[in-house]
Amino acid sequence: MATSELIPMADRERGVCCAPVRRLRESKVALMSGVLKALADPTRLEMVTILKDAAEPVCVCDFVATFGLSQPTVSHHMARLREAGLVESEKRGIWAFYRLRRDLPAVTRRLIEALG
Amino acid sequence: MATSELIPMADRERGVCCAPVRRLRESKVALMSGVLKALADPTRLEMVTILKDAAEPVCVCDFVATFGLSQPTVSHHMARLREAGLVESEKRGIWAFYRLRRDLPAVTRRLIEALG
DNA sequence: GCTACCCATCGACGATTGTCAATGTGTCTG
DNA sequence: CAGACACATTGACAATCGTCGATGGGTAGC
Repeated sequence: MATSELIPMADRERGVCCAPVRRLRESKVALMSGVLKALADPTRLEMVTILKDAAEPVCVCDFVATFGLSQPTVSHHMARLREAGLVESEKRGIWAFYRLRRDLPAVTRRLIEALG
Repeated sequence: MATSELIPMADRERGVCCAPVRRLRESKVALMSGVLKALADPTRLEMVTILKDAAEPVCVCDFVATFGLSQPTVSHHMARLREAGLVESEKRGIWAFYRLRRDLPAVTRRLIEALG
């Protein structure tokens, strides 16, 4: 349903613009673009889909082996996912395991589900 | 369903990593991260949600009025959305109208629907 | 203790991004 | 024709990003 009150195109006059209504709260836009930014990198996108389908938390060392990236780079990506509120980490002995957060906001969960 | 064959965490040995299976085709990752990059900017995200709900194509001049950005900046954003395959433009006289493409891939459409 | 391993952080680098002013192209009106 | 308007493109700028090497802090095994 269109809430923007658009002037029919034929009636337009020069110099007269009709601004569409912005329906999203600013806070929601900020949240979603943060999540989208986190998912926009190909490596992180694939990391998230792996975490989404994983039965168990995934070790950082496994991501390093999978993507052929340096360990600091993988660590950096995980930090960005954590800052975006997408993942949480758990430390077991030497290793750090990551999983998707289980208290994801509904919008975020829908987005991740839509990834495939 | 987990396709990554994870060694149970207790059985891990030092220096032995087990790479999770990458299930996404490279081409699909590229497509999706392209779309996500286009949606990751707050302004473009709001533009897309406006277009999603609009009954009629939206004029560039209206976006300029709505967001308070310079006209070149809005034009730049529309170009990025077009390059990502999200929108198509139609020129009527002086004005340029944009709408969501109607032949969006299923994944892309799901993503946009998930935005809210 | 010492060594090996895993991970996070820091510093640096080139690449990309979002924004604007200036300019160019095209369209309408007078 | 000349002028005004809408839009795209270009060039420039600071800011952010993805990546790596180097470093430091933990943890396990010898």
